[in-house]
Amino acid sequence: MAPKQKGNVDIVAVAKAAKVSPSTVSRTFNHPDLVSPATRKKINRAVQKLGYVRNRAAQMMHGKRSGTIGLVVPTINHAIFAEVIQAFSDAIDQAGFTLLLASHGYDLDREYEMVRKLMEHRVDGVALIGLEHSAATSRLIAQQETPAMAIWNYAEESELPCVGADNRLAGRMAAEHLLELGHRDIGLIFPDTRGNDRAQYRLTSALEALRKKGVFVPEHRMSEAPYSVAQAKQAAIRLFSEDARPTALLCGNDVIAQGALYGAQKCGLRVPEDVSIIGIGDFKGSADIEPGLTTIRIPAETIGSLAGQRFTGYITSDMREQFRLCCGLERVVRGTTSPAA
Amino acid sequence: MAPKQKGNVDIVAVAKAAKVSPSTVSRTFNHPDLVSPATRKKINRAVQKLGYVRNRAAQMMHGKRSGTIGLVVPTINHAIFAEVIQAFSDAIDQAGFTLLLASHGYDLDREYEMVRKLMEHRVDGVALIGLEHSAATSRLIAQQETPAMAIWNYAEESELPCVGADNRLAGRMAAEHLLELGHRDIGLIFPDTRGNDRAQYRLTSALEALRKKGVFVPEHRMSEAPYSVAQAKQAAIRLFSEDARPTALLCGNDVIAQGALYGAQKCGLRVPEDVSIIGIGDFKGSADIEPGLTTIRIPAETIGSLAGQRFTGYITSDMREQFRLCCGLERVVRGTTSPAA
DNA sequence: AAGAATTATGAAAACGTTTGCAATACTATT
DNA sequence: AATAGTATTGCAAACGTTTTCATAATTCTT
Repeated sequence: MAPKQKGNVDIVAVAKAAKVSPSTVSRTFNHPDLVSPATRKKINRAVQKLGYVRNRAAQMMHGKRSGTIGLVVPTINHAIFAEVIQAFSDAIDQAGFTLLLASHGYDLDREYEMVRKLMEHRVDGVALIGLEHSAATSRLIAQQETPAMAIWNYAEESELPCVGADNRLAGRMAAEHLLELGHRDIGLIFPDTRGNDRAQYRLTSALEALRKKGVFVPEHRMSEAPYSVAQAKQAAIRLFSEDARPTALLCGNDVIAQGALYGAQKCGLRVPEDVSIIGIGDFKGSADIEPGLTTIRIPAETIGSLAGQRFTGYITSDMREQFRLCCGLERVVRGTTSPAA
Repeated sequence: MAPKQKGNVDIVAVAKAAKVSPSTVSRTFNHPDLVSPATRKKINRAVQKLGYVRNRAAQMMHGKRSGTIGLVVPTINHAIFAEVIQAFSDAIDQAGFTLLLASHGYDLDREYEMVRKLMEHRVDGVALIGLEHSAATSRLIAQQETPAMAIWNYAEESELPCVGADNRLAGRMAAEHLLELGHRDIGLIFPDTRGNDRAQYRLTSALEALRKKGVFVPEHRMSEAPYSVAQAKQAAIRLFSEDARPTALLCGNDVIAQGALYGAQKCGLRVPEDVSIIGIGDFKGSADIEPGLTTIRIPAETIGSLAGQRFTGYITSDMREQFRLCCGLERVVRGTTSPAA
């Protein structure tokens, strides 16, 4: 059945089989209305028979778009980015694009390498996570005139078009929730903020909101944990084993909060009676933990979809107007916070 | 600073700037040893100055590899696939390849579309999750002679080269652990097995292992839940609210098991005293839940890395020998299982 | 110091498409 | 029936590279 071509079936093989010129075959794909129905049928039959698959690389050489969009993330293996990637992928797929994915492990120099790599493949656009990038990356993007956008973070003053949430606000909202409940002795667990503007923004704004209400967080109440339930659990246990433990924990993201919750359970503490815990993100699963995690919801899926739609729109339209979208946050109060004793 | 070329900087622009021929520029990249150090320096300076970025699509037209590998997964937003994707991506990146990623949402027809789409981009190879694919997909792969491989599942009789674990064994091991602990009344929660050979294999082999020991699972002890903590939690609650509840739950994967655990906690059941729960997978986080989840560990990261290494090796070597790798499983006994009362 | 061997470079063809232009074959108008 | 117009098709150049072959510039032999 399979007609096992020896060489590669290209457009001229199809043309030969259909007894027309290569130009006509090309036109059948790109401007079907310029080809008579009869010829089209002949050609389609030949395409079918030979199993021809279009070669986008060759098309690209004529100024056509490559039909690919690059996405560079810190890591794929991360509840929240996985969700964004999925939504973004679906959205651009909808518009006929294919995703080129690369990760850099929170290393901005590697981010540059990845962007470069993607540009060698002539992606039609490159999307990055966050607003903080190396000067080299920005220069490269500007120089190549490749459309670029930032996902996940929103900032009015952003250079790049962006779709995301206001992480400063997120930090503030989390802090304010705890303050409203009367907490004054608050512990913080955050990831390393270097090269991670999301965490950076959340942390400084949370601290600032607390300070504004006269709450100062001493050094020993602050702990650093990477994105890992296990390590957050350890960090929480350390915080809880101090002589006087904090009455509430503000965590940089939901994974950390989840770890903190397990840490509390491990220490025999009741949540929220003995200690309140709040996260940021509202990851899939945060709602289902027992007790349900109180958190500041960042709509990852919405962000990913919206980013994909806007970006493909931006790329395909000829008059490119910048866009900056801020997706709303939501305080989701579940079972891990309660008024301070 | 940025020399703002009006047109695109291509190899001939560089050649002009360095006052050499395009051929020499090309050679500087592909066969540096054939170019005198002095000329090379001149050229590199020009490249630097103009901000030239190689065009892989154009290279590809000369039979060169595209330097991309396609990966088609059911979904990205899934702890276990995210882990595999990350490891696979890192491994192929190491070998100089870039990842083209597509997802199909457990729809084998869409899988075909995605594979086709990737082939239009002339990926150097395409990796699929699982061994079950539509006839159209297999035909397409054979016809295009694109290297292909299967990830995640291992089977001796697999057509495609594969790197994965024996899911039948995983199901059996889970069942046997429960049997060894003396459980006879066992509930099952599994995802829909259509178009999902992993789940299919696990389920049938678990059932078979149970039957071999004279344990039959009645219809009302079997529940279906998609890949979602929330829905698994609901399914578990349904199972637990029967008149006589099972003494143990065997879950198709760790996410389901996690949901089941929360469900038990919600119902006021103590785990493992009142009910034992075992999962399959050992996802990140499974170790840290309280109590730690007993599970059959599938080494996702190892599978992803190994798959990436082997596949790139396979693609770049000229004498391509098939490979089939079976990654070992491990029973990880933590806190959610105990002997039957 | 002349010829041979080696090294470095350039010219041009090739890769698989798209597209502007020209040519041909129709159809409609008078 | 001749003309003008339109619909369809083909020819050939172009896209940005790589590579073969040929040529020019060195270096080595003797």
